[in-house]
Amino acid sequence: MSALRDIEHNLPLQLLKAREAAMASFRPMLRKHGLTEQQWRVLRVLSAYPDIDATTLAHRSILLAPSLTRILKHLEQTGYVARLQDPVDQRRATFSLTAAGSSKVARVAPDSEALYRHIEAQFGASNLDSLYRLLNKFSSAVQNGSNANT
Amino acid sequence: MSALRDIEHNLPLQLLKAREAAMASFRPMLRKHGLTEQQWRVLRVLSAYPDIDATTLAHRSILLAPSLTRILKHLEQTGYVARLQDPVDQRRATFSLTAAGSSKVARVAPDSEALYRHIEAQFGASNLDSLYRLLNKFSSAVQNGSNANT
DNA sequence: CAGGCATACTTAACATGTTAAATGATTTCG
DNA sequence: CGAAATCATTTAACATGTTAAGTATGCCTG
Repeated sequence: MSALRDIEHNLPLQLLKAREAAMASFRPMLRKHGLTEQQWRVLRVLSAYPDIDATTLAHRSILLAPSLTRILKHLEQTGYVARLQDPVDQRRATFSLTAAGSSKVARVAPDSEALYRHIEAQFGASNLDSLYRLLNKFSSAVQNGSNANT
Repeated sequence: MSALRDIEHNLPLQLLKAREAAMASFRPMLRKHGLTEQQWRVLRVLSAYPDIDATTLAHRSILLAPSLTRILKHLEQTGYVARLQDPVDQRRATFSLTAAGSSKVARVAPDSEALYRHIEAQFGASNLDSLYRLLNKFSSAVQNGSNANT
């Protein structure tokens, strides 16, 4: 019969729900700093991995290329990110934080860490560890077996 | 100093990554049926809970009210969902699947279940159980302590 | 019962998500 | 070498996410 499973066992929905629970506190914090969630993701990734190309950046910040194009345009205009055309491969460009971008990250970081401490206090450090581990295992396990299309 | 944590311990990002890993197979399937992820969420919730008002529907499908307004307008035009104005409270409307809507859900369900079986095979039923449990615990734990703004 | 407040959506405006197609630059190979 | 395939990024078009403000409607209290 293949009846539809209980909605409590809708995995994408439960992942989204957990994410929303976390973002409920992060979004207002970022908003005070004048950043969207995605802009912050990009700044954060560039802070960890300077001078990477757009494809790598998109992969690491879990953004699709068209979204990243728009976000980078915005961040360049704001002055937080600089674009460097690759001299060897003219198709490619690499990106990095400007001084203003680095200092922005430094200003947001303490507020971000405070929210993490809050989450750890509510959920428990050990639970959080288990969750990270399971999520990581899930992402690797499922991505490989993705040949179910046509 | 409050330095920024390792990006592997960015919880919203890891939740998003896991979700994308799952949705990578669901989205093309839904697309074949002419549905977006969110439209399917709404149909799925209405299938489980008929005749609920928009606020409850938004809560259960993890959608914001403005998004739901647009999605419902679309689903009404397509003929999958019917709106019933509440005779007592004129502000409120309740929604339910039409016959076409129910039959659409019935057609999508087997494909959805097949993908779940695939996920279980890759990730393991026991891991999946643990993940559901942790996600559920996380969502409840974090939502309560969300008084950190001003 | 009038004024004020809360409730249930809806609109508006801008940012992002998603798919397909376009544009240019590079590589591959006959 | 040169046409075809590939790659990196962008554009286009439509759907949704997000915040703020608007519109009715209902409730509540003086």
